[in-house]
Amino acid sequence: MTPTKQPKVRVRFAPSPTGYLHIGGVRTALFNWLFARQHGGKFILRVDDTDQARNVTTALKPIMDGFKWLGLDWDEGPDIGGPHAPYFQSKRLDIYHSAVDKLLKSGHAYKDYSRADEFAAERQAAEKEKCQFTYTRTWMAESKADERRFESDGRDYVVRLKMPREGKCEFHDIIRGPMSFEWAGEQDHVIQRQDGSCLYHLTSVVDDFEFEISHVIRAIEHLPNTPRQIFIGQSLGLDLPLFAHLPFVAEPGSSNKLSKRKLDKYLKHRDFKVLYDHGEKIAQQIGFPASPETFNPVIVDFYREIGFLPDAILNYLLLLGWSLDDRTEDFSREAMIRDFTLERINKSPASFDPQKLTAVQSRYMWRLPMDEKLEMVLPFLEKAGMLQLPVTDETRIRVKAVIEAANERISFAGDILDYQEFFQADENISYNEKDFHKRLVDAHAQRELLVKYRSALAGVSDFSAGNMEAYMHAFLEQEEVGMGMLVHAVRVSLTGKGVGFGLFEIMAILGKDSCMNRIDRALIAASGQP
RNA sequence: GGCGCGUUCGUCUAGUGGUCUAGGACGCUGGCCUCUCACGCCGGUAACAGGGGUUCGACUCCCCUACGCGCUACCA
Repeated sequence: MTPTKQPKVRVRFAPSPTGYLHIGGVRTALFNWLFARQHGGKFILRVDDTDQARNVTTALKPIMDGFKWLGLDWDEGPDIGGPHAPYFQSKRLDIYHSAVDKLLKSGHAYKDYSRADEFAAERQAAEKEKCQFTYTRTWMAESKADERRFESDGRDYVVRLKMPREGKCEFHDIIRGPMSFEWAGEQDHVIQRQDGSCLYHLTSVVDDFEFEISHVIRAIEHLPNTPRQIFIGQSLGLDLPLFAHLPFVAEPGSSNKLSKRKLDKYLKHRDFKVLYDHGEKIAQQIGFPASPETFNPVIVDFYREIGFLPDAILNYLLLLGWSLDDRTEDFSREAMIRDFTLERINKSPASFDPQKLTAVQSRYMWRLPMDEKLEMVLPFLEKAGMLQLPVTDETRIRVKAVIEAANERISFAGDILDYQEFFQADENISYNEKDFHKRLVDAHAQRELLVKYRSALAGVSDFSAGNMEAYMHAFLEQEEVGMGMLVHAVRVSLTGKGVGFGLFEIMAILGKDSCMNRIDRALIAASGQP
């Protein structure tokens, strides 16, 4: 069986409403979305909520918000509807029931009146003998009479598939090539529960047909499910979609599937912890509750909260299991839509690498135009309470100057909070204890030089970076000392820190008054120390 | 247990029988630049899971083994 050219591409992503958007799910959705966009097809969002129980609306919102933020837009779905609405499986019960009836009538399914313990006993017996379990179909009702007999016995039924027990199921997987499974290895799967509700395999096949899905692009764990779904489809006389099974996204440094539940374990992985800590630091400063339930690098919200760029995440995820060639790494949205192919998706699992994600994000951030950077960064300063609202042109200019000076030091928008000293009053600057001692308290000669420099500075009015640099060089030349004697003491005085961007840019941004105030204050604080 | 899928540097990958003494990227690392940090530049480190075939020749094809993962639910 070879894939035929489909005139219209319709793909779907079918999340169950779990309350969060998993990064692995995003990749699956991305591949679907790219495929649809490339072929001018439709990307459909369908909510797989057949096991319901929870509040679907609440649990769905973070997922849709996540996709919206990432810019993965859908053409049909729960909120916007479409020609095949509703897009909630829980609201399509009638359709599933008529499919079940059809299967029952055609003899591809049967009512099974076994009690749970009876069925389980058979299975356990098979397991004990270490052989493949095949249901005896002892409680299969083959006629109305059987049904009445079982029911008078007080039994209730589930509907099971009457799977073939010989021959093979063969199909083509776009990524993996020809597939072949023995029908005998399949179970008589339940498609309708005792309470009348239907199960995934049935609903999925029925909806894929109803929605006219042309390509099912989904995670590899569904590959072994495919034969039973093909059986359902064929029994119903439906046109089958083409299949493409994606490798899963693995944990950093392991081949286990990435899971939200194991945050504690991941935090023991160095690279993962570095990312988490970085994010947590930002979250704390903006007062975002950093609980692993809502704030965790496996969940998309994490990245949004700390100031990632959606395009960077998509670019990284694209490369997780797919490549164009041996060197192209940069893909704009347009480029990925143009170049993506299912055929070049890898077969083996790819593990999630926080360091590489960070590297991609940094690159995207650095080359972002200033105005966009400004808009990204402002909310962080606001949330951290560093700005007076409304934001004036004057503060915008200052923020821009800080962004410009910090340059590649800002990888996530939230990193702007590393430069709070530019948005604080002079008397509120706190000193990094170690640097303060090293550069001021314990450095007597340097401190004396700073006093001199401070007095000299009082006579200077041009505090532009260029002039500050020229002036300091002239001063040092006169004093006949090297730059190292002064620069560090000035930096710690002005920012409280031993590291940061260029000193002369710092001085220019702060301006004369602040510089003088801060040096005075540092000098007093340092001399008061033992 | 059965069935299925997978296995190239630490990680993401290129590679479809000779161009592979295996290429790129992230990481790590030596040096340069330098007021610190970062950036940048130059260099380095490091891989075809193992064993059998097929072939003049195998990372590439076949088989076996090992390992990993998945399915085998009235989960999706």
